[in-house]
Amino acid sequence: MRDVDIAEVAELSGVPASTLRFYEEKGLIASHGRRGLRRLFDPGVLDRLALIALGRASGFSLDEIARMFAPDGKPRIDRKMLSAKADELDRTIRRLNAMRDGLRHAAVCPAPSHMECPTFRRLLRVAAAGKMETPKTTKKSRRKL
Amino acid sequence: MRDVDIAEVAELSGVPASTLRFYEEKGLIASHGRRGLRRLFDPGVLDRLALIALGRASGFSLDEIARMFAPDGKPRIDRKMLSAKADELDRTIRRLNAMRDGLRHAAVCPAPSHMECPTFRRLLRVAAAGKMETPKTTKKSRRKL
DNA sequence: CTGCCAGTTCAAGTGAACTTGAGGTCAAGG
DNA sequence: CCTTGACCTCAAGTTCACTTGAACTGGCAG
Repeated sequence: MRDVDIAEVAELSGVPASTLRFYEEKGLIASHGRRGLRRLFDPGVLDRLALIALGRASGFSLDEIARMFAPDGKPRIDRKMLSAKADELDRTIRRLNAMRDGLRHAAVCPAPSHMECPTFRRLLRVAAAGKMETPKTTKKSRRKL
Repeated sequence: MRDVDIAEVAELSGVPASTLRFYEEKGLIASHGRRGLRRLFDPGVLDRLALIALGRASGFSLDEIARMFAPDGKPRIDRKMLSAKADELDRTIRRLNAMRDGLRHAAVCPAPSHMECPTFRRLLRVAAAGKMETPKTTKKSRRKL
């Protein structure tokens, strides 16, 4: 199997064809030729897409990810950048942990109103004070909208 | 101090006036009257904003947060919803942990290319397979754009 | 009294990451 | 040969959470 067409890539990767075209336009992936109108990709595009998924999942923007590939196409990942992102992720995780604990508590808190629960109000202060990463919605959940 | 005007609320909460107007339009907060054109808020709006910040930080959308307030204005928070969100947060945290570990490893991995590192490739599979929450950018970092 | 400045409205713009729609093309199957 | 259906392009639309701009208003310092 030398070349895969866009439908196969979509099938194998789970990434919609429209997204693949979009990624190509953005320079994140490259098609290798055409069969008729149909784009043909090198099977390596699947690794590339995995790399992109990893980047997105780690909080990199598509532009940042694009910069992680050398002009020759091979991944040229800046290790310092990875460290920095790991640290950032760490901070996010810590805050989300606090949030989760707070939510968990609020869910079982016996106080008649959440505003009367000291734990809840402490959580509120944390949320209001510390500027936090907003986790935002999932790809999946956004699709539902 | 019975009423606070929008500038004071902005000052005290750190939320820009434009956002306060936007929140009012969305029904997330309510102004109590006017002095001239100027909105006057009840000081309780600060608690409300803290609540909104908490919701956002926990991954709720503004619409979801709006639904957490009864028509009478008092927070009417569904404990089951909180639990569910806490669980969701938990799953997100687990995935982010895996991502962070992977990034951390990739940052120090001695393999000449990341693609040759088994750990990195395992990470890639995780990222490609499990559909993950995308942490996205911070409010702060978005402001910079 | 008057001009300033911080507020006001409403519409439109932003940015990320895609998706959708209209209209077109082409390789292949009947 | 001709239809069909999956792909193509390009532009525009979508969502979320705001921000920005233009045009306007009005309380208050001088």
